[in-house]
Amino acid sequence: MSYTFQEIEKKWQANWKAQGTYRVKEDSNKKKYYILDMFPYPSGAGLHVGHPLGYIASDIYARYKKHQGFNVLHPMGYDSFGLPAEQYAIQTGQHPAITTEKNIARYREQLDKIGFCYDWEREVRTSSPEYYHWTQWIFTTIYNAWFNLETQKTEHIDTLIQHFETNGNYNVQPACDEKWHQALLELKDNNNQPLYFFSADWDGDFTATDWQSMNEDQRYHLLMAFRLTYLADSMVNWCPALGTVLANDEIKDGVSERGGHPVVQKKMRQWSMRISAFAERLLLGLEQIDWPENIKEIQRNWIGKSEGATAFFDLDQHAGQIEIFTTRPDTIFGVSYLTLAPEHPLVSSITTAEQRDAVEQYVQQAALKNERDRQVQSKEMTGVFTGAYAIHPLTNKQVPIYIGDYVLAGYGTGAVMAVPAGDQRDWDFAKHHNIPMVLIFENHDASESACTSKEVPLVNSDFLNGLCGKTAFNSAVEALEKIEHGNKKINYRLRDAVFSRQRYWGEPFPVYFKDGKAHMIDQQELPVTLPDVDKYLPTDDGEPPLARSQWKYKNEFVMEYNTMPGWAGSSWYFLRYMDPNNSKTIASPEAMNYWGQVDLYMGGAEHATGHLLYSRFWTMILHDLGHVPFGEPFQKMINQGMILGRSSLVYRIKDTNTFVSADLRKEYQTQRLYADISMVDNDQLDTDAFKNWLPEYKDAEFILNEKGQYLCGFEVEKMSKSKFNVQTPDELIEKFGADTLRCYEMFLGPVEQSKPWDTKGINGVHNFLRRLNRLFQTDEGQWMVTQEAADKKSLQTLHRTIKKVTDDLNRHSWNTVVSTLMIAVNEWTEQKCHQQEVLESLVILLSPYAPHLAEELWNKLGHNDSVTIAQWPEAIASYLEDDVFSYPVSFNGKTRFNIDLDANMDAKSVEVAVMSHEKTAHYLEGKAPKKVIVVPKRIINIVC
RNA sequence: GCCCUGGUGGUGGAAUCGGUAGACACGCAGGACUUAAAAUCCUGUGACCAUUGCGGUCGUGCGGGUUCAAGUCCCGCCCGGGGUACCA
Repeated sequence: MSYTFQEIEKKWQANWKAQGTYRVKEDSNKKKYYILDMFPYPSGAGLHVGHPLGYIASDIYARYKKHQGFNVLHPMGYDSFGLPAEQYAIQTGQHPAITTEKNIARYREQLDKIGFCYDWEREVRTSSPEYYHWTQWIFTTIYNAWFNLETQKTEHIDTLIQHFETNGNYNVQPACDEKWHQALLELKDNNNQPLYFFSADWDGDFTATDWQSMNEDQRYHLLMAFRLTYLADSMVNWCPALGTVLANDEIKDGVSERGGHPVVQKKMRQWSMRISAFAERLLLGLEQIDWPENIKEIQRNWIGKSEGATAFFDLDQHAGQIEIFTTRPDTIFGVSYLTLAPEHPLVSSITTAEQRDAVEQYVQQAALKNERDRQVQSKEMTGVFTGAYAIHPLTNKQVPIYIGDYVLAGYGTGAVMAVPAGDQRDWDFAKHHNIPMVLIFENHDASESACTSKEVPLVNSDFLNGLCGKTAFNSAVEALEKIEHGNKKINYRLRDAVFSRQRYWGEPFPVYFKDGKAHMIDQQELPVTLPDVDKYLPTDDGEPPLARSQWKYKNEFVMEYNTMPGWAGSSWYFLRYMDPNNSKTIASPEAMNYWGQVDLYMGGAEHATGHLLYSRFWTMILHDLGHVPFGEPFQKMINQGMILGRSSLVYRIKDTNTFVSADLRKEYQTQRLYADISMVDNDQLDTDAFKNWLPEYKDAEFILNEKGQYLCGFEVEKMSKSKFNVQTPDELIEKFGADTLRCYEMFLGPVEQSKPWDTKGINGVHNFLRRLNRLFQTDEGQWMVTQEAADKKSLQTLHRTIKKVTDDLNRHSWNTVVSTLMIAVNEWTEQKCHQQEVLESLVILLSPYAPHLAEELWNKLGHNDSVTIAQWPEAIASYLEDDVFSYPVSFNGKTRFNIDLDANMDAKSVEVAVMSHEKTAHYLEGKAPKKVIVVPKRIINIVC
């Protein structure tokens, strides 16, 4: 029979469903393999051909592992909370749950057509109460946890309370904000009196007695400073257009990643996650996981570890000090001035009367600039002198204090020591403001630029003279430590993550407020489900949409009206797949112990600083607390590239309705317009279809090329409706079948690579499957498979193919497997091979790529069970190599001819054979060979 | 600027350990079958020179180097893609 893919695919998809072929259960007798795709947000647009690329690759790998006897967990679900459904709800009033449900149905329909081996009984949806029950549970668990910096481990908050009870906060290092104690001092009680009994210069130490004498309010706020998720007034990125705050990773180039709206800084009371505590753990963990180097690098940069020192500069004529952070304490003798961020708290108190106007004006200007404006700034270093001076800790000389917006309040201490000779920005600033420089590097006059090398010996630097690098660094820090004006310090760029969103369609917080304090709802009472609201917009007084519900806990206490961010549900979903219906816990310890880490995670690189960081963070917490048996969620990861669209362009001659073929367009003044890619085949436009496409083209005329064709131009760009370049998998499956689509998407090239979608080659892959089918049966339906023993040639083809396919899959080279199978089918076709002995193995090799056709052929070969569980064939070594090897013979590295020799011949005999060959003399041209190199079974090179 | 990637025919790509560069496929050209089309099959296809047959020269972004041998290793550049930044 000819290859009736539509019939075959429908039949086997139904059969798999009926038989539960892809259901998977824990089985301690089998080794496990957990392979995971990043679950999609079910958008209204459905899937285009780019989406399933990673899914197909992982599906193939999952099937391959199953053939090898592994118990394979390969689940799929939906990240179903999110903005688009909510925005649709705002426009139409339709509940986001309905929109989401509809979109999921469409996704499922499309996914099913591709023939994936997902166990759909394990499906998870982050928006279902059964799922977010456990997202809420994790939130309360994190609330009741603190991070012990000494042991680098998460502990239950009770161990910290116990410590406070017995020792106050002596000998304990909980992760917290550096200025936590200052923030507490600002708190007021009901009578507007300071909440705490500590004096204004309290350094944060407290005793057991202090703790014991604290009331409930005092203890609440104190503990809040150490919890891993905490409520605090913090500067957040507020996006007015979206009406919500955004985390740092949700902002790109100073505007919101979604929609590109402006973002401003605003102080708001928000839940945050203390991810900064895990900076070092997150950094170290990268060493143990097999991820693409670029993703690791992105995470390292995001964490932004820098080793340096803090130094304290006493103020001249003022009490107090300015603390600065520097990575170059060795250059401290080159300090010409200090610069504070305009927002630095000391600015107003130290500014002198003469400078006050100028400083206040500058601070105001800086405040008006948003993040983006500050970044786009020209290289010009703006700033103003405060009139105040500090005292250099080592020279005791006066150092002027400036403010400048190139210093950021949010990094380090918001203050820098400026060394124009050693830092280019300081140099620029000094030039601009005519501040004298101190030359501290040997043979460097700083007339052109700063000297940023660490390996230049220091001069004018007292005890550091002649030193450089690490030695100078350490000596400088030692000197500062001796006079108690500084110490070594490691600084991280990573900030805590804001966890509140002013949105409707997200997980509600299991939190209510009583007497102004947040309380977790008891874990036994979860889930707290989303209430209904009349509109999905903020209230008139600016409260989040949930406030419209007038929602109260026990009809009495105000609920938290924010919802959780998109990354909450996706930070732990890989755990839920292991035991998706458990109503007692996130997943049973048995299931988690069995399935363990995700062995292979497949997905896009765009989640490097979001999902992939947050998932690691939550897994670490849950691991430390004993809820999860591993500390890193994803052992290996592969990032699939993006599939871009290939738009087709037509060229209309200016002010006419005449279109000119792309190869002739240079002769005219033309305008580029898009043509729908469905009307274009191999860059040739179907002109009739084009005329019927849009009314404005009804009377279009065409100037054809000499072959009578209208050729289109093309452009590679993102797939989008407006460019008419979207290719859906559905159309291709209709035309060629899912098996062809699967093979073709792999055949396109390495999965990691981004590439344009081009349907040109799909015919070749489709023909390959037809040719393969013809090894089994003629197009007329005659079954050709025989039981005769196969000849050596066919078996050699078979075993070489098994070897290559297996090797390629093991090194995740999905694309070359298709070529290998093509070569094999071409060889067998030539050999007229129809032996069951050979073809049976072929069907198994094919089955990960083209499961429908494989299942059909397997069935016809007389098997009643599914091919998906057939054992992967093994390559027999004796068939892998020929008795003769065709040696390429090269002279001075240039290959001249081949010579067939016994493959097992030793190097010496090979040399003898070659030297006696008639052609050798010809190429030697009478010269004597200087050297003959023989690499057995590879090459012969004669040097002459 | 810094970091990470990548650069191979007309096109997508292959070459896994330094060992015959261009597998496989698309496209193109020619041919067979056919009333015709589709499908199928055969031949050719890196460039240039030579062509009656042999053959020869060049060639993996550019310039050097190491080696019997370099797409692959080393040094210095150029270009594309991604990330990131007044980060002190």
